[in-house]
Amino acid sequence: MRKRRATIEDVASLAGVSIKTVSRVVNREPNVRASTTASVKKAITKLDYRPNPSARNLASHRARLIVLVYDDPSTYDAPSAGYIIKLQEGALRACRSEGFELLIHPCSHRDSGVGAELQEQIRQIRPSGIVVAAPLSNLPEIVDAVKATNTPYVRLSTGTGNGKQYEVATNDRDISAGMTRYLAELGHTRIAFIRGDRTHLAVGNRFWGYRDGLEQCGLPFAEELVVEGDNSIGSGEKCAEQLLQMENRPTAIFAANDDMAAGVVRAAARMRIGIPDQLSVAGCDDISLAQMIFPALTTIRQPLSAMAHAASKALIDSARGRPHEPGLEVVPGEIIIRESTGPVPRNA
Amino acid sequence: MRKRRATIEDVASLAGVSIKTVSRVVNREPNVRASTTASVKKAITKLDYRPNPSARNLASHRARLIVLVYDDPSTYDAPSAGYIIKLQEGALRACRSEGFELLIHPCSHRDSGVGAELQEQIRQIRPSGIVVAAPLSNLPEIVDAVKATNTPYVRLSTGTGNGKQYEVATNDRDISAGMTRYLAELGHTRIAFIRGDRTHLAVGNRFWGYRDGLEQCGLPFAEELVVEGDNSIGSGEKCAEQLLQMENRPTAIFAANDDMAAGVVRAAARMRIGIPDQLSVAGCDDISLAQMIFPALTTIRQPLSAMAHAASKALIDSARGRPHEPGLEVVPGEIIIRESTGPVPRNA
DNA sequence: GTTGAATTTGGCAGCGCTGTCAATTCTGTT
DNA sequence: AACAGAATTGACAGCGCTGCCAAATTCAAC
Repeated sequence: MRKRRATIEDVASLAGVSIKTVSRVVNREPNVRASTTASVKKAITKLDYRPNPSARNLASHRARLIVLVYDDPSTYDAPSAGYIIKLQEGALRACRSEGFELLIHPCSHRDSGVGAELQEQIRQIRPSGIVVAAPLSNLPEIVDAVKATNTPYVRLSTGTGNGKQYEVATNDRDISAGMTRYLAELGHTRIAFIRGDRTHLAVGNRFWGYRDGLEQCGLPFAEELVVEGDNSIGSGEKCAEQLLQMENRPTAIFAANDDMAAGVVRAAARMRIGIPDQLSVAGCDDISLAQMIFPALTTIRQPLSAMAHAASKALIDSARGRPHEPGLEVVPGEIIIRESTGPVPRNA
Repeated sequence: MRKRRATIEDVASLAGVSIKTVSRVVNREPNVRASTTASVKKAITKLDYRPNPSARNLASHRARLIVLVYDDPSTYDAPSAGYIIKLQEGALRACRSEGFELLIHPCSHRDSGVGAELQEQIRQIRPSGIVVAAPLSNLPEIVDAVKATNTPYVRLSTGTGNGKQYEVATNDRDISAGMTRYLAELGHTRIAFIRGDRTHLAVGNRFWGYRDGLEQCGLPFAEELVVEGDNSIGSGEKCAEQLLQMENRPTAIFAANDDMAAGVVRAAARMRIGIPDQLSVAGCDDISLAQMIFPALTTIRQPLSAMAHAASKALIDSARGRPHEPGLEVVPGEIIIRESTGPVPRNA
């Protein structure tokens, strides 16, 4: 019943060429006559031939694999699952279309010795490339371990593209400026900002974008309208209380991430401040919670899938001998307007 | 700098044995003298030898890979990310500890022809085994495609274990009965149930568990206390309204999933019915939202990670020639008591 | 036509390991 | 001590493919 899979030899003899020529066709190598290519392809189709990955890897000394390294969500209370799924989605899309496979590699950077372990495992797998997702992409221990394996890698959202290697990031700063302008266009002049964890680079960039945005609209920057959160819902709630108790309170609050924005929504509900009638709220990240709460959050969608796709594609191209130019590839984010923002209230 | 990786030959000559003996030690095959094993192991350590996976796969005609097939979350509005991450976590744990790799394989069962495509891709990969997660594990198109590849596979939560093959599931029915009993022990006698999508088998089992639980406590089953949802938050909200408008309304509502339970919480808030003072609410699944909403949901945690682990382990064992007994392996769920349940109100 | 270069094809040696089977060494028994 | 049988080890042929290099063919220009 289950007949033996066709091998390269079967194809070669059916097409009347040598196995080497079949190999050339399969690998799209140059210098094969078009007619030859055609007959080989016909034989491949006829026999339903699929190259054996192990044999290719063994002979070519590298596996057609991309490894995606990311912060292990199970080590903390995984609301980041959506983040990871999106990264996986993008990486998988790139891999599948190029005949590569994706190996996922969560790793908990809290453990000591993750670096060594990661290095060891990558050594064993020998992938064609490694995608390192934020926030791991900013941790020296992880990055050094990856570097030590001597495998091509691409870091995502390092926030510090030095231009010496290919990197992928989003335009956090620009798009945050864009969100600020959007709020200003709605008539808001007192736009508050809730900063996040300072060690998180991407989150830091958003603050600069906020300042840029104010400046672009000719709005003054006011120290009093900036408060410091820690990325959590709870901190968003606290920050919001502080801001909303001011006598001349802001009419819009822009939070450096969605969790904190959700906290703002909660605080406003408790204080009976209507959203968006009396207060506009914007977040960043477009986590799934953003559209589940009421009112649904206006936010910035990070192009995670597209970023992971770009990074994986670059690695695959590089494995094929067509490395991408060093430098920062910027994948733009997108402002998602939902229910939590609206025109400035009349009385303000 | 980067010296050639040690091969089995290097180990063999250092240990003074044949490569076959090294192979035996590495693969833990029987009939090797303890002293030989020891010296080979020493050589392996000394040389930091790692078997080349491609070479092993090529020679042994199968890859040390497990494929995890699940419903593609990107096709719908992915709140299921947490579900998938947990499955991945368990499968990964099993694979890593056994020297296998995990390949993830989301597939959108809505597309026509997924079956053929899946089959094709598995054929190419030639994994040692396939774990098929719910709800895909109940779709004939997917299951048939997997079966056609002639690769060992394990289905998760089919709800229909026929005992003819090894399967993994949780004790949905029992644990739902347990939740019902827990509510009864809190003094509730009017416990309502919100059913979910009827085509979802696991969700269906929970209704039977609810009935079992009532019976075990000597509580009557009342048709009027059972309403029909569709697994969504919105439907939970509607069902709750219906239940809470009854003259002799229930004091506890048990929903077949957390989304619907979250809907109940929302409806209760709107109707100014205090939770858990006036109403207890329980859900199923322990989605991340469950602990983010207020009050945090009492729910049933599905042992997703443990189930995926068990399934993967079974496949790995089977690849090693130690197949598990056919039959249903039940991994028990866990009742997580949070804030949304409490004693029956006095006046009720 | 002829020549030299460019293009296209083929031959074949591995890649590092496992499966098969045969050879060797070790048991316990008579 | 001799012998069957079990336990242990080794030899060697691939697994299916790619890399390297040589051979064959085609092409371009004279």
